[in-house]
Amino acid sequence: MKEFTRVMKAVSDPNRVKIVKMLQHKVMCVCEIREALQVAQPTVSKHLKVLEEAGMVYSRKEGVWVNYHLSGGEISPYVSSLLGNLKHWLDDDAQVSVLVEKLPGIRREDIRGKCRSV
Amino acid sequence: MKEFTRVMKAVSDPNRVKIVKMLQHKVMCVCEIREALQVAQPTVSKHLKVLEEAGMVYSRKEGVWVNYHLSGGEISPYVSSLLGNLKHWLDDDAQVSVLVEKLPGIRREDIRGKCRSV
DNA sequence: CCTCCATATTCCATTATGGCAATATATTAA
DNA sequence: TTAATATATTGCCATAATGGAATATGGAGG
Repeated sequence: MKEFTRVMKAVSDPNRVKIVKMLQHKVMCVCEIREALQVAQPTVSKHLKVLEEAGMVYSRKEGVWVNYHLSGGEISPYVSSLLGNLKHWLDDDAQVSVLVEKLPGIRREDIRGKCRSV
Repeated sequence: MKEFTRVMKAVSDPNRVKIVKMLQHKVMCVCEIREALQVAQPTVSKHLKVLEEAGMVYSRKEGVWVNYHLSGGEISPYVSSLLGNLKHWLDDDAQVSVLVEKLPGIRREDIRGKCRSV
């Protein structure tokens, strides 16, 4: 039960859903996600922690950056089903569309030194 | 987006998930749900409102009672998918099992006058 | 060593949530 | 009408969740 509600709660916040939708398009570091969502860096880190604990994303430290990847959903049927559905769900959502269109222009090389600013 | 997160939030509370699982077995009035969950009646009413606004259940006033039914999920793909999965998900959950086993013994006729007690 | 930078963690304020008691509403029965 | 009952609503409290600023951590490069 708790495992189930943890997953459901993870996707019941708009910013976290947006993170999932963005990760469908490319692996992203915290800075890039921060830049896309326009929220403070600790806020992003916290959301990522919730998603990671639910098994929806995983992280890999690579050099200075921590790259976040979409999980394959092997962890639980709840995650698997949700991520499967989210491959198409919300593609037409206004906020998601705007974000996805911004994605190509968001590159970590262009953000250097601005990670802590809002 | 909001429609999606509303549905996800609706099933991110254990008591609401339990209500859904119980309604899979029979239509229930508020009193019966209260008796099964052992919480105060207003608490049940609030949970039911959340589930109803998410489109997961619907209610029918019949005489003194308000009967709550599982939705068919026609309202949205999110509800449809979730309710479909929940037909089998959590069937082996300890808390859900206990509840479902209690169900046959919970009948509105036996609760008369005790609806407001805890 | 020190500095810079990306990220995580801590702390605090604000808001949302879940619970209950008390009350309001509505229906049925007398 | 009044009484009794089922449900909804309100008000309140405790706790959890969200967000940001400040701080800590850890790696890379001088």
